[in-house]
Amino acid sequence: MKYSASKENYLKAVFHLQQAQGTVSTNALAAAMQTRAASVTDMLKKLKSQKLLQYERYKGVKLTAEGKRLAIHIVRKHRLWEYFLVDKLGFGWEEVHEMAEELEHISSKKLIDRLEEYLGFPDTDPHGDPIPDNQGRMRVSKAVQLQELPVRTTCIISHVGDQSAEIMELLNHLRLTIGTRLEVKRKFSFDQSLEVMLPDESLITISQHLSSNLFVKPEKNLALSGPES
Amino acid sequence: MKYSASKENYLKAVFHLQQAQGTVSTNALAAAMQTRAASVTDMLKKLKSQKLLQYERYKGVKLTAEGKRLAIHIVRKHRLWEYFLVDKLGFGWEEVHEMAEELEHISSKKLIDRLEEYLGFPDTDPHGDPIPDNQGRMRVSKAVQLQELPVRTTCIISHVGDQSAEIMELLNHLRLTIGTRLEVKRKFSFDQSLEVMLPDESLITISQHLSSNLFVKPEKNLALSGPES
DNA sequence: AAAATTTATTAGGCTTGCTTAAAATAGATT
DNA sequence: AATCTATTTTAAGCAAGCCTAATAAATTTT
Ligand SMILES: [Mn+2]
Ligand SMILES: [Mn+2]
Ligand SMILES: [Mn+2]
Ligand SMILES: [Mn+2]
Repeated sequence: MKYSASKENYLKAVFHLQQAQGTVSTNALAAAMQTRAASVTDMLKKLKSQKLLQYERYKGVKLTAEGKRLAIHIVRKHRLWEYFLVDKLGFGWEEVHEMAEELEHISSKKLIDRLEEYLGFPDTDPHGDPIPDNQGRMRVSKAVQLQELPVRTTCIISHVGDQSAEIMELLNHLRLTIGTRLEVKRKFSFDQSLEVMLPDESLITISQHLSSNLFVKPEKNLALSGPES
Repeated sequence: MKYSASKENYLKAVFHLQQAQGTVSTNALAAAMQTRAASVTDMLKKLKSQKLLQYERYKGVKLTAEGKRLAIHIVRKHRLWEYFLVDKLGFGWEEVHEMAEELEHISSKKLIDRLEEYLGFPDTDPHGDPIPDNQGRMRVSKAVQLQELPVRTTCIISHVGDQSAEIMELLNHLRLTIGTRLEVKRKFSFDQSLEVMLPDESLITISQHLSSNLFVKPEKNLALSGPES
C-alpha cells in the first residue's frame, strides 16, 4: 500500500502531537499542518476509512496500530536522511529539516535500510532525536527540560525541542550543540532565566523560552554528592 | 519556480524524445508517460502557458530554452542519484532507475551540488549516460550501436540504450557491463546476430535486439591496421 | 479527389487536496 | 437552564491530473 505525501505528513503530525497530548484535536492538527480545520476534517475521514486512525466527530483523533507503524516509518526515514545530510554531505543541523521533509516520502524500504547500514546504524539524528530501527522500535529518551534542573546540576544536551532553524541559529551562536556539557549555576526567579557554565568555564545566560526547549540528561547533582576524601 | 513531479516527468520525456526525433508527437509522449493522449494534450496546454515548450495543436511539441534547462536539471539529478545508489549504497545497476525516478524530484539545488561533490564529480551514471554539470552542460557521446560495427572491430561498451531491468538482467548474465572490451568476430546476415569475443577470449552470441541497444566506442579496426613488425 | 484510417483535440466527468462561508455541536458563563 | 463562545463539521467550489467517449484534423489509401 502506498500513501500520498500529504497523508504521510498527516500521520506524522498526529504521531508527534499524540506523544505530547493523548488525543489530538482538529485545530492542533490544522496548526501543525499549516492548513485549515475544514481540510483536516476532510483528511481525517479519509484516513479513518483506511483504518489508519480512530476518529469520531467532535471527539479528536488517535492513530491505530497500523497508522502508528506507518508514522514511525516516516519518522525513521526523516531522521536517517537528516543524518546523511549532516554526516556525509556536510550540511549544518539547521539546514536539513526542509530537505528531509521531502526525502522522507521516498518509498523504497530497501533504500532506507541500505542507507541506515551505510551510515553505520546511527542512534540519533542531528537534533538528538532517536532513530527508529527497521522494526519500528525506538529508544525512549530519559531527557528532561533544562529548565527543570536544580542549580548546581551538571548535564549533557541531548536534544532540541523543535526543528526550527531559529533555535539552531541561537544554539550555534552560543556554541551549544548535542553533547555539550553544562552546569546550571543560577536560576533567576524574575524571568526563569538560567546562568550556565560551558566546558571552557565561560558563563552564558539562557532564557526560559530556550531552556524549556533544550532537553538534557542530568549527570550528577553536586549539591547532593558526598564529600570527596 | 517549483513544478510538480508530473510536470517534471513530462519535461524529461519531451527532452529524451526530441533527442531521437526532432519534434515530439502527442502519442509518442503518451506512450512514454504511460498515459492517454487526452491527458497529454491537457498537460501540453499547461506547460505551454508556462512557456516551457512550443506547442501548436496537431503540430507536435518542442522544449523552449527554459524547458530544456529544467529538463536537463532533472536528468542531472536522476543520474547523480543513480550513481549514489550504486557507488555508495551498493545497489545493482538494474535496481536503481525506479528509485531515481522519485529522487530526481527532490527540489534542493544545494543538495544536488553537494551530492555531486561527495560523489567526486562523476562523468557518467551507472548505465554510461553522461551527467550534466551544474551549468547544464553535458558531454556528447561519440558512441555508436554495436550492431553497426564491422567485423574485427574492437570496442568498449559505453552505455545501454534503455533503462529496463530486463536488458541489464541479460547483460549481467552475459558478464557484459559498461567498460567491457569486445571484439566483433562474426555477423550473421540471417538474423543480424553477432558473435563477439570477451576479454577472457570466450565467445558469445548477441541478438540484433540486444546489439541495437548496446552503444560502444570503437577502439581500432584490426582489418585496417598496418602489419606489426 | 474521395474515402478510409490514423492521430490529436475537445467535452464531460472523476478523485485528491485544498479553500471560504455557513451550520452544528460542545463547553463555559451567567 | 439559558446563553454565549470556541471548536468542529458540513456545504459548495476550485485546480491539478487523470480518465472515457465523441469529434475534428491530418495523413494515407484507393
Ligand atoms: Mn527534522
Ligand atoms: Mn514531509
Ligand atoms: Mn520521476
Ligand atoms: Mn540511468
